[in-house]
Amino acid sequence: MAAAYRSHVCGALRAADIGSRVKLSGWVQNWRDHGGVVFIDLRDRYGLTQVVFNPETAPEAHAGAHAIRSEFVLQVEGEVVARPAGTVNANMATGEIEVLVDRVKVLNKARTTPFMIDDISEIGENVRLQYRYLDLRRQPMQEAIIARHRVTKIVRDYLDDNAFLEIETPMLTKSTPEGARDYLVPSRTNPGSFFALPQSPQLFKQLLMVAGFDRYFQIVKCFRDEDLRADRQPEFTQIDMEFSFVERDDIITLVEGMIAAIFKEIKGFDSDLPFPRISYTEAIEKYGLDAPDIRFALPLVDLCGVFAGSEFKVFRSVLDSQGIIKGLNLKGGARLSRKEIDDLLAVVQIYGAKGLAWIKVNADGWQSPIVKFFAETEVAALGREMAAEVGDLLLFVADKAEITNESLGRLRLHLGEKMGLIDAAQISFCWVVDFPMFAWDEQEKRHVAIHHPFTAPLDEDLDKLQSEPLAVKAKAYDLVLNGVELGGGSIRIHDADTQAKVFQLLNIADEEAREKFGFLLDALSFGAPPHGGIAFGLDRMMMLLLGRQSIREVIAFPKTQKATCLLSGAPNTVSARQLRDLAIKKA
RNA sequence: GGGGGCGUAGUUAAGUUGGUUAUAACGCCGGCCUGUCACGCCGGAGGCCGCGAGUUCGAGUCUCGUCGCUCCCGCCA
Repeated sequence: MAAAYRSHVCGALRAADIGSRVKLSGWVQNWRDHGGVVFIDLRDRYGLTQVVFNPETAPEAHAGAHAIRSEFVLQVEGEVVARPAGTVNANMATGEIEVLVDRVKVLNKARTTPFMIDDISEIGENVRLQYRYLDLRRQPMQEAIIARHRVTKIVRDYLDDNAFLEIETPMLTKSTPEGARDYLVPSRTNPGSFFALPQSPQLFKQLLMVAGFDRYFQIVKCFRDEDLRADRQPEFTQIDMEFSFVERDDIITLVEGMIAAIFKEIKGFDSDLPFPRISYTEAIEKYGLDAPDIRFALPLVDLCGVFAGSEFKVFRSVLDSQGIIKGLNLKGGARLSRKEIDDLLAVVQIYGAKGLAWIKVNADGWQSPIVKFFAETEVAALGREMAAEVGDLLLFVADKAEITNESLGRLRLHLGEKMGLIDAAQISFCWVVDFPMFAWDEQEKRHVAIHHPFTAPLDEDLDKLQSEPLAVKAKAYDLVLNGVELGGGSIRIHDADTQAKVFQLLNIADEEAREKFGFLLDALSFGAPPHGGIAFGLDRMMMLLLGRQSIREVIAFPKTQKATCLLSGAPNTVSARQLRDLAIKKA
C-alpha cells in the first residue's frame, strides 16, 4: 500500500513498528484537544491509528492541529512510538502504539456531516440514503461491502477451479411474456420499439450451452419492476450458473461445495454435506411453505381424516368444498391469554384464513369455543393425532388447501419466533426438490409455470404433460436457508418439441411462441446439449450471512421502497428533446 | 391497488386531558485544559413541530387531505 500519500494504512502499525518513520493518510474519526497535546484518531478502511501532536516535540505541526475537525482528510508524517505506560488501548488493534506527528497536511476540509460517522448512532434510513457516501464510511457498511467482495471472490475462484467461464450477456434485451414486469428502454434508432432490461440471463445462458461453452457463470444485475420489500430491490444481483451434460445431482453437489466454501470463509461455519433434501410435497404438508425453516419442529398436522364425518358446520362446509383442515400443537401454549390468541388469529388472517380455532388442553379438561361441536370419537382421535398433553394449545385452520397451508405455515414461523423455538445462531440448509411444473391461475384461467417455462419435466411424468399437467413434477430445485429461498434452478428442456408442448400448455400460442422465443426454439433444434443450471440471490445471501434485517444494508446504493434513489434523485423527468429523439409522447 | 407504523434543532428522541418563552442528549461554534481515546470544564447559537386545510379563544397535541420513509398483503415465471 506504500505510495506517495502513505507508507502504511491506518490499521497496520503494531509494536514491532516502533521507531519507524511513517506517513499515513486518512479521515479524522475523532479529535481530543487538550490545549497542549492534541490526539487525533485517523481512519481509513483498514482501521484506526491514534496520531499525537505534541507542542514540545513538534511546535509547527501542533500549531495547526487545533483547527482540525471531524472528517477532515489528513496526511501526517512522524515516528511510531510506544504509548506511555497506562495509556495502551486494548480495544484498538493499533492500541499499543501512536504516531508522533511532526509534519501534517490538510488534504481536504469537511463540512460538519449530517450525522456522526460512528457505528453507535442509529440514523433514520432516509438521511443515510441521501448521504449514502457518508453512511458507507461507517463500520457496519464497510464490513458489508467488503464481505460482499469476499463472497464474489470466493465464487469466482471456486467456479474457475471447476472450469467455469465468466461470460457477459446483454443488458439491452428482449421483453418476454411470463414473469415479472419488465423495465423498458426505448430504442432511438427504432422508434416505437423497446428493449427490456433482463429479469435474468436465462435464455442467453441456455444459448451459451448450445454454443458449447459447457460451464458458464456470471455475477450479474437483474431487473424486475415489481413492488419492493425488505428483501426485494428492483435491481439485484444473481450468481448465475449453467452447465451442460449434467443431471440434477451433479449441479446440487457442485453448488453445495460453493455454498459451504462461502459460509466457511465468511462465518467459519462447517457445513454438513450433503444438505438434506425435502420434496415440495413434504415441505407443504409439514411446514405449509415451499421454503421450510427446519431449525425447529412444530409440524403441521393433517386433520382431514379426524374430521371426515364432522357435523361441525365450519369444518363440514370446508371439507365438502375440497378444502382441508390442519393444525399445530403449541407445547405449553395453554398459558397464552385470550388477547395473545387473538393476535395469532390476526397472523393467519393476513394470509387469507377466515378463522383460527383453538383448544387449550388444561388439567381439568379441554377449554375451547368449538369442542362442544365435536363427537367424542373426534375428540379422542384429535388428541391422538396431535399428541395433545396438558398445557398444550391446539390451533386449527380450515380453508382452501393453499390458504390453510400458507397461513398455518406462517403462523408456525411466527410462533417459532415468538415462543423462542428458533436458535438464531443455527444455520440450516435444505434442498426442496420435485416441484410441480404448473399451477392453475384462477384469475387468468390458464396454467402458469411454477419455476419458468424452460424447466424440464421429470422423465417419468413426460406422458402426463397433456393429460394431467398439474400432476407433472419438474426437474427443479431450490436451496433454502433458515426458511429463506437462497436460489433455485432446474434441468432445462433441451429439445424444441418438448419446449413447444410446454408453451402450448402455458397457453402461449404457436405464433406468439415463435415471435417471443423463436430464437430459443431454433437454437434447441441445432443440437442443444442436455443442460441445467441455478441462480442465487447474492444480496439475500449477504443479508443472511451478515444477519442484516434488510437487503439495503448489503447494497452500496439501494433504492427506497418506492424505487427511487434519494442520493441521485433518480428517476427524474427528462427534456422534451430527449423524448422527441425517442419518439415518446407524454401521456 | 390495500392495511399498519413513523415524521419535533444537524442527529436521536421527550413533549401530560389542547393552554405561558417547545425540552434533553450528542453534534456544532467560542473559551479553558499536556495523556486522552464516547476526554473533561465553562459559555453560546441552532426550530416552517413534513406540507396544506379544518375544529377551537388557543393546535406540536384533535380531524381531514397530501408528501416522504418504512413493514406487510396483492405482485415478484
